[in-house]
Amino acid sequence: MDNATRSERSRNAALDAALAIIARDGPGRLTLDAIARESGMSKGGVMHQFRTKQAVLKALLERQMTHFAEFTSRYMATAREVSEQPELAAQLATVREASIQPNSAALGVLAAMVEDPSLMELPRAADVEIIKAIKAEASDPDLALLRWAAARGLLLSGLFGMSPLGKDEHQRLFKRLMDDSQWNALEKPVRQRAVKAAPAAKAASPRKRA
Amino acid sequence: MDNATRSERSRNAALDAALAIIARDGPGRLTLDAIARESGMSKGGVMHQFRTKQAVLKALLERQMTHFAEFTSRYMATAREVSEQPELAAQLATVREASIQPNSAALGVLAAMVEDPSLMELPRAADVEIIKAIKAEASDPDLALLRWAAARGLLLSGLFGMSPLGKDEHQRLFKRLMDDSQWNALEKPVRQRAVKAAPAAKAASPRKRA
DNA sequence: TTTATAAAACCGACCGGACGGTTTGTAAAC
DNA sequence: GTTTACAAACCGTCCGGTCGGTTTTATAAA
Repeated sequence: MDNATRSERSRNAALDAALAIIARDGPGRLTLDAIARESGMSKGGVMHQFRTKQAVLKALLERQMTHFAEFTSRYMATAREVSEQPELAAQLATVREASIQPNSAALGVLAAMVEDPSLMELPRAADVEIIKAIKAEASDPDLALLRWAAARGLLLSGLFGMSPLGKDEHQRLFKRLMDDSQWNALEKPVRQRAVKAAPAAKAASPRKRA
Repeated sequence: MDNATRSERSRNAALDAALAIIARDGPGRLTLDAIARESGMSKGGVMHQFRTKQAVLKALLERQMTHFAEFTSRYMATAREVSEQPELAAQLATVREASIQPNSAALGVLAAMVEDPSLMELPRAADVEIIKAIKAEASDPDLALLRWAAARGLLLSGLFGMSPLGKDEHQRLFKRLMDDSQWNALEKPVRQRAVKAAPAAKAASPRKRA
């Protein structure tokens, strides 16, 4: 087998094992030996691919982030045509995806912050951009942020094993969150914004009061 | 000094130290030795008050929960008069309170799940009751849940050091979240509910499409 | 093709330190 | 004087990281 792909396979095996451990035993049980055991490789092998445990966490974090970033941009392509706020729509869809996946979703984030809170800078920097984009395209930025926050709340509550919501309820809530027409009723535009080309998609903002 | 209060003081000192450690160094750095060092007491003293580390986490979790539960019921007394949904209002206020406090807010929850995810049963059970109450009093239960989820999203994002929102923005979003009149516009009552006394606040549900 | 050499991937024993928990001792409260 | 609160030394284990060695792949001269 090719050398590069051999490394690639090993790295991914280690990261997959890490996710499995976190999901099954909690972030506190994630050790290098456990990764070696779970992935079937030796500890030396793991240490060859990642010089330190923090490097494992960082790689895990980055892999998850690019994975979801890809999902987002893939979704955004279609979202541009159905929603006036494609960035928000794509974000909501991504968060829903992350919250649906069996276990290995945003767990890497959890493990990262446990071991080294400074690693959180990466996802935070990404979030800054996302929020900027969401606010830029919204006629009511605060409402858009609240929808975004609600999605994150559902996701994180689930991650923590704290969600008292059933699967059906979860699904229904996300569906409503993502349905623009449910929210235009209370948009409170602060300023007039330039609309790209399409004047409106399904329902133009009814613009209550003033 | 009285024996009982001496214990009480020690226990609280240990728990305060634990919170400080988690907030400063992350949940992964919470050790019994660290608690002893931070609180100024000896390790033996800590172990006398809590027979095991899990007992520390559990006590921490319970203390935080009762603290917030008290805040909630205190707020609810006033909330009954200003909102048609006092349970939701009180919950939102409590979550805001938790997210505002300097550091040591719901961090105990974080540490607990790291060390022993099964401890999450306690807060989850509490959440079940809260959600039940919120749904029971709402004419549009799903919307109420989404507002609740948004508050939690803001809180947890902040806890994770992931919140890219400024303090002013944070405050503004919570204010809007808690303002009932901002949300009535899109209530979609599934069934008619008995209203206490006031027939409606500012805007009655306009009831979009059927 | 074969052979020689280097480089990369991998293995598993090992080390020092930290961590959870125990034990023994002491002083204050009852 | 018995129980309770605390102190401090101590113990076995686990964990992150190192290290010497082996196998596999890459390169290139013969």
